[in-house]
Amino acid sequence: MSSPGSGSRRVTLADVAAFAGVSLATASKALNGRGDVRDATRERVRVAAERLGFEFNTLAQGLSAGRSGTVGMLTSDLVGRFSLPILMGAEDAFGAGQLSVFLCDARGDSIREQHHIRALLRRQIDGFIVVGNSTDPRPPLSLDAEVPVVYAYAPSTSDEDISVAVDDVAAGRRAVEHLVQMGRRRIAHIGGDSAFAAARDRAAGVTVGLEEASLPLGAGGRPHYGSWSESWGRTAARVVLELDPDVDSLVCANDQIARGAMEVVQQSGRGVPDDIAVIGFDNWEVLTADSAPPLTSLDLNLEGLGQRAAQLLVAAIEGAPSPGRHTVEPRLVVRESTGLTSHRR
Amino acid sequence: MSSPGSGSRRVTLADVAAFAGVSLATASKALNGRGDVRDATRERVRVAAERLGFEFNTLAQGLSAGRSGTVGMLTSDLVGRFSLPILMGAEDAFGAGQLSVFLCDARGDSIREQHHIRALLRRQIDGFIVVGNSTDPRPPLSLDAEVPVVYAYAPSTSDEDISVAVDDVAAGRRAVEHLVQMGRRRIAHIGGDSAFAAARDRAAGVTVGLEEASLPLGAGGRPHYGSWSESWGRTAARVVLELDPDVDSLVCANDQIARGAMEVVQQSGRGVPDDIAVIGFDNWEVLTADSAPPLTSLDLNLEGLGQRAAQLLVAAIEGAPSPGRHTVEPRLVVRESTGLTSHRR
DNA sequence: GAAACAAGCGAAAGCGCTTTCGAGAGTTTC
DNA sequence: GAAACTCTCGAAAGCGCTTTCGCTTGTTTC
Repeated sequence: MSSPGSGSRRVTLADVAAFAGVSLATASKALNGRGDVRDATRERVRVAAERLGFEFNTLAQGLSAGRSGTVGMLTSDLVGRFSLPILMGAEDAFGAGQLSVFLCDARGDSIREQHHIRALLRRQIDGFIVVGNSTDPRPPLSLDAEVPVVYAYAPSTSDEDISVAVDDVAAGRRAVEHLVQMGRRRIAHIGGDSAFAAARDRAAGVTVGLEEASLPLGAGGRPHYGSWSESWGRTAARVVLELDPDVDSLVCANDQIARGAMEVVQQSGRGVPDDIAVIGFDNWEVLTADSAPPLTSLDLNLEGLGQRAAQLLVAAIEGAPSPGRHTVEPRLVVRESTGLTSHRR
Repeated sequence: MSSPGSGSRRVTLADVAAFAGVSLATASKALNGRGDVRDATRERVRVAAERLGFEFNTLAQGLSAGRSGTVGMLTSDLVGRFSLPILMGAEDAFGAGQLSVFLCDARGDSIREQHHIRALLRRQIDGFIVVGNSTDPRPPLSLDAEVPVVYAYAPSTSDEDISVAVDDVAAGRRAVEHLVQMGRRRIAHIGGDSAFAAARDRAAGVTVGLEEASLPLGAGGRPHYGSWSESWGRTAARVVLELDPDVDSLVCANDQIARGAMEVVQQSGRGVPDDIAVIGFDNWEVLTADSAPPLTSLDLNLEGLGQRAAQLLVAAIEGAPSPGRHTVEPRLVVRESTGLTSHRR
């Protein structure tokens, strides 16, 4: 199927050089746009390469250059929620495929993690992106080698490391802001598992938002922490409605909780959003896009996080690291669950 | 942080050889367990390697061996549903990290796909796993190079290729079998988008199951095709209940549809599973595990698919390809939505 | 004790590419 | 017309590892 010489081994630079009637060195320089090569010669080499269907062998280039042009992405993403968006963001940032990504799933097992790390180091990867599975800071990787690492989603506990995190506080604040804008005044917060920073941060953001609007927090004046599940959303919604029957909106710490809460609100005879607006976090499409009504949610911008992580990693690889914790801005995705009351049928 | 000589360049096999007082060749053979090396010598080299913290440079090994020990996984998994389980399965099968996986997301864009393919080929990958985003057969990759390819999830349209697919028919059949076992007799089927093979296959399986039990298909005797969404589940459930108020179970073509259907069933005053049992497909935990009630679902066994794909790819790489379409067995995951009526409170 | 073997080891030639450095050839300068 | 440059290009030395093949030893065999 390939060009002349098909059926045999791959075309090497030496073949191209021979075909173009130049030396290996010149061929290399010509194709890489480096060194002094007369334009005519360069062109001749280019044509030869084209004609023979030549492609560089990245392995060989890597060996010689001392860098492989690959990075390792280490995840523990059991639910498949974070890694792919982040990977996609990273791919974007790595651009025209200069860098390829080894994706490894450690499944929350540190033995497996170590194992993958060593395998990747043997592969001479130029850097690591470590994707945590919660926003809680994690201890840094212990590497013997000098390879730049960027921590994504879960920041490193050390400030000397490079981390990119979501901004849960901003997201919480933004959720309230939106509800207030939509005319809601009696806002309650159903939190996630308070053992997680995400739950506390989102609640903190809600508090900030309410303070800015000079509003009290509904349903007892405190967040109702529980777990990250739909069933907690149901339970908590019952509690909240009991505690504060006039509540007009619920900020739920994730989409699952929001789904559960919405269900109970509706079962109680109240309309969403007519009587109560509901907002979630994560913008997990499968939960938000097609519920009845579709759920407004704060997208924590994982793709953006992936891009940022990739940029920071590239910078670090090139010797210009930016240590510290970076964040990406959440995006509000408005759907009907927080629609204007007046707009509802 | 590393062993002696820290702060400088990486330890090479030459260092180990020198330290152990043997030649490069011997060191290589010793550490690789190849060739004739006296036990004592082998041990001495081993100790030297350990002492110096030596790790092989896989790039160099690959260059010399002509294979890189990497495979490319090409996906278009926009929702993050397939790729990760498959990747995990593949990692398992690739075992002790002999093979590492480049994961690339083409985002359904064939330009990007081509781009990734070329980048991966330049990286000398030993094989491809192509993960489709539907179960519909897809045209084979057009490669110039002789690299084995395994098509996962979406099989190749060509029988000469190696494909691994889920078994939607078996799953449909199994769903009915389960319902029948639970004493259900009046079974309706809410299908997905009939433009997809998955929808048709699952429906076909349902038909087979019903035939085996000598039962008719409820709600008009035909599957109700629509789309893969929750909202279709709601719409269809209304239709089905209208058409056949005495239906005692719904086989829904995926978990989203099942969620939507369950919602409507409950709103109609019927209990799940007391009055109507509901079963979904895909076993997408976030939808099934924590709904009210939790949803029984057919897990199509994507991890198993990934494993199988990896095994087939390894076999093909080693020169023993098994062309044709292989399948993995679905697994029934029973939850409360199909519980025994008598067991329900 | 010589002949015939076997076992253990190393020199050297790759794998495919990059890069340094010097040699020719062609220009410019005075 | 020689000196001093400037361009182009190529020989060769790596990058780190594998593998072939032959040379030393040491061991058997009769």
